[in-house]
Amino acid sequence: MSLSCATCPVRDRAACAILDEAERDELAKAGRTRVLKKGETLFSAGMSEAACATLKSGALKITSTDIDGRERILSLVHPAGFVGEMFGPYMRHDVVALGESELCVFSGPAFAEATERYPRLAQALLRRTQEDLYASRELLALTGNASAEQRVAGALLSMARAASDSPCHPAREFDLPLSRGELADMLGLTIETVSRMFTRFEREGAIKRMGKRGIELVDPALLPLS
Amino acid sequence: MSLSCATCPVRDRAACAILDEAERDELAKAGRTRVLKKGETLFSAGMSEAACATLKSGALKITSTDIDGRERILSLVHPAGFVGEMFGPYMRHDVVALGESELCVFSGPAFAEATERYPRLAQALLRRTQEDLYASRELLALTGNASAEQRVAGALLSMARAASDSPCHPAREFDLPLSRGELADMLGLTIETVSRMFTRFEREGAIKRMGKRGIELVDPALLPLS
DNA sequence: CGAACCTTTGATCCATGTCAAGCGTGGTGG
DNA sequence: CCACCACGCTTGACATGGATCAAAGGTTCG
Repeated sequence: MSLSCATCPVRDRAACAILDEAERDELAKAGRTRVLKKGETLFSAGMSEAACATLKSGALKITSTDIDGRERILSLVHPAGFVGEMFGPYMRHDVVALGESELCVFSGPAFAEATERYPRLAQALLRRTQEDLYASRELLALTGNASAEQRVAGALLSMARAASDSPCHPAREFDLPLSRGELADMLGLTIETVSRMFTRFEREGAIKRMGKRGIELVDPALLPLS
Repeated sequence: MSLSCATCPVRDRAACAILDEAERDELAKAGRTRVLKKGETLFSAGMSEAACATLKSGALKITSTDIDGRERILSLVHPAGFVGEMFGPYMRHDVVALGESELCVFSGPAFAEATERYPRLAQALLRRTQEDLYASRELLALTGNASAEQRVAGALLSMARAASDSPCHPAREFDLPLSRGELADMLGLTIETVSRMFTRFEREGAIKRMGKRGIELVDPALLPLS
């Protein structure tokens, strides 16, 4: 199935946005759209065929599973984000939909070829990959030394920022994209500890829980930052 | 000072290796060499001028310091590696020499311009940045759920691999590039815990300590991997 | 209405942090 | 050449934050 870039919701934010219309249509021939339901897997670690994708709507998680079967969330992917492997011979991590998601999927070699044909595309991907690298290092810093309290507080603020349209100010009310268990996997904690921190923050008046996923940031200054 | 690529020790492994001689000489005009002694700082977080560099010899650490002054090592940089910021307006992290190191330094805008002039350079950097991203995620997975024992074991093996010339097999004898304290900062542990793990591994016959930094991998199979 | 699932809360335990001493080595000055 | 000191490493004793185990709400969906 071919792609209809004209109606793409991330038409002017995704990596391919730097291409002009003709180039984009040409690239679109190499890709296909795919819709994932919550919990469905896009790529599995070890898959021997390289592939990559741009996320049009929804959200993904990139995870690895260690020997004892525990899952670790390495990164979240938001709309306009890019995931996958263009060069390597196999996929390094699992990529799973957090909610219903829509993507443009490309084979690795096809997309790698496109970066040769359209140099600006390579540069745009380079920028984006560097951003991913900084995000990964930020998570590393957060989960490195910080206490459970600081980790949960940091994650809350980071998600409030991601949920806000203005990139600087955090949203006051928003829905968590992750369950307690997923949050725990991302922060290297347990479900119980995450839950206790939510309770503590609410008791101290920093936040208010609205249903399972809803959060109202009552007083961000009360959150113990690292 | 202009660069002499002809004698560069990483001439055929660094990002600029994909350029031909004329292109490389042209790029060299925009850069300058710099030598750092152990502990000297290359970039400081917050520096408002973007800059980047290729490491010719030695080793660097990329770190961030949290509010209570504790340092966290986010990544190590080995020869032929690339560090810094090409696009962003400021440096995100500190970069410090672990030992005497030699580099080619470029201003961010100058290098960004080079990626436009030489599309293959952008692609080479993209590959390299993706590798850095995977390394960062690997560290994230290692420090996420694993026990202190598993973290130290993982770090040992990873360094044995980095010290070996053949990329697959770990070196049997090598010197740690990091002090105990730096290892602790990288793994999110304390000096004491790292030291205890070394003692434990040696008692169990997995390794042998040779001086402060030297390690002999006696029986890697005894190391408790995650 | 009931079942499955997620979340919260409580009680207990243990790995790792913290505090405090010793130890070895290398450098410096007398 | 020795005495001393500074620094990084090791080792021990103890404290504690978060994991684990267990059970009781809440919510959602058939």
